[in-house]
Amino acid sequence: MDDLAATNGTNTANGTNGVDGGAGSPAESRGSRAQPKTDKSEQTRALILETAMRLFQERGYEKTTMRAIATEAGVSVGNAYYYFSAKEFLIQGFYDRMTYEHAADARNRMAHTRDFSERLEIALASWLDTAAPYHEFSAQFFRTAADPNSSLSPFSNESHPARATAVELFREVLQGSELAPKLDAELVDLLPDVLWLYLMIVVLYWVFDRTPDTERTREFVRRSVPMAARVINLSRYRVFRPIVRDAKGLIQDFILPTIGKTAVK
Amino acid sequence: MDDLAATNGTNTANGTNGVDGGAGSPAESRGSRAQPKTDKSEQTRALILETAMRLFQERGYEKTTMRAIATEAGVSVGNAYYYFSAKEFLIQGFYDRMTYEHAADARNRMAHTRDFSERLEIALASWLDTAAPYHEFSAQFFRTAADPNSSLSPFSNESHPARATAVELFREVLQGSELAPKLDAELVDLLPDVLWLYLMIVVLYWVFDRTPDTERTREFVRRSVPMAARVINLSRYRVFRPIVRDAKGLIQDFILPTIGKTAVK
DNA sequence: ATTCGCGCTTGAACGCGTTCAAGCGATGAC
DNA sequence: GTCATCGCTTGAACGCGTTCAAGCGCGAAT
Repeated sequence: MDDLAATNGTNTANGTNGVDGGAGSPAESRGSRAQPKTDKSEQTRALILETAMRLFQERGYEKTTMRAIATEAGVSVGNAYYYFSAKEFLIQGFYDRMTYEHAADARNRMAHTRDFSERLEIALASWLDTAAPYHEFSAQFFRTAADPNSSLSPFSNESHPARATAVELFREVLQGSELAPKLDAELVDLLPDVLWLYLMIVVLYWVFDRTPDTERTREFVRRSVPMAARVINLSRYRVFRPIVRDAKGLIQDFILPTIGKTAVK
Repeated sequence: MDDLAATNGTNTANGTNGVDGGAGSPAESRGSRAQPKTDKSEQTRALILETAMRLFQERGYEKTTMRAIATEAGVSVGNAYYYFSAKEFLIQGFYDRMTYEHAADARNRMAHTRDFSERLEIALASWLDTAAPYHEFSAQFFRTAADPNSSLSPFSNESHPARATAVELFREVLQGSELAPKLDAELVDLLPDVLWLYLMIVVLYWVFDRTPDTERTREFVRRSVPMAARVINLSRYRVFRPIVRDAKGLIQDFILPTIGKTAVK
């Protein structure tokens, strides 16, 4: 039912496919067709997506009409809707592509250091760089992403693969640092999700940021990361054990379930 | 009912008068006409807004068409657009009304206690109660609110009056508690805005909450408020002076400017 | 009394996202 | 060869938000 793998596969010949499974949880899957049955089908789908993404970047989301996409791709409007059940699902292409590019770029750039604070800042700055070309119409993107009913919401089930990729990156941010071994194991397990939430906040800030080159957001990251790192570091001291315990409970009971991790463990 | 005209009158700040055709001023001004010139005008405006809000609640936002609003109100579609330049601006009525009702209800309910944690929890719970009738279509509301370009965004200039009201409420939450005198004066000055942001996070959680009566959000408030209170309380100890100083700087430099308070002080 | 100006009002028309009944073409069965 | 099946394709049509040129009505000016 789900097409995330397919969507991912269309861009950048990567290998993250194979997640289709078919065991659909929600009866109503949104977004597009199920399994493609032919090669031609997949080609058409990719053509439409590529065309849409190009036009989005050229003209912006709202000014790009479905008719224009269809015409430019040389297909009919109805055909576009055969593959993407709504215009907004064409955005998923950006979402997936960005997630992938970000993870790759961040891994690359933080490889040289084991300092947690530095690694975290690199991971966030890398996102800003990766997303920069899309800042122009990020507003529209964000708008639909903010809809809890939309599968484009970063919290939705449909976004799970991309979210998992991002969380995994932050796990590496932490695990690759000299801080990780010094921390409570349980905390190390929880932190990646919290750091992902941190990224979501940065994204929120970025979307609203009107300064040139989103310089304000970059500065926000530079200033807030060391503080975050220091707070995390403080958790090592015995005095904070009670408050850390409460914080962990809060995360486990109210944050993780929201982003698709069952509270039961 | 009567507060509607009042709430809309609140924005009669200044220069954005003159018909929208005025100068090519920065972007779109407000969502509606400037100064009403006649009594009848104001009546028609109120009628349309009331009708819209009633239909929104009866059928939901998307299922309520502008034509239906106009018909039900006994005016033409064009007339509705004369007063509200887009459908989304009709939502502002909710926004304003809720802000007002929330502040009143919260003040009332927290009057009996001076315990900071309790007062804060009441303020947040009060919001959940006030907003409960609108949870159904809050998704749509939130969607447009998330658009940085929209004047409906809680961070926008146009939302300043409502935001100021809310921040003022949180100032009272703090000032009316026994905690306030014990805190650094500068912190007392900053905290109301941070608490408002806290409310925004709760709202975010609430929008995505699908549990009956948004019980999960309520539990989230019950659990997180004591922690927040404890963290704030910790700021009193000398050991944390450096980190508190950094936090204050972060707030002043990156949070306040975002919500319309000039960084210059 | 007549005219003028201007707020207010109208509803047809436009553009866009989306739907759907109908058609096409390759593949396989007989 | 004929026919049915089914994945893929079509484009006219629908509903909705929004726009706009045109009109209406009422007080002020003449």
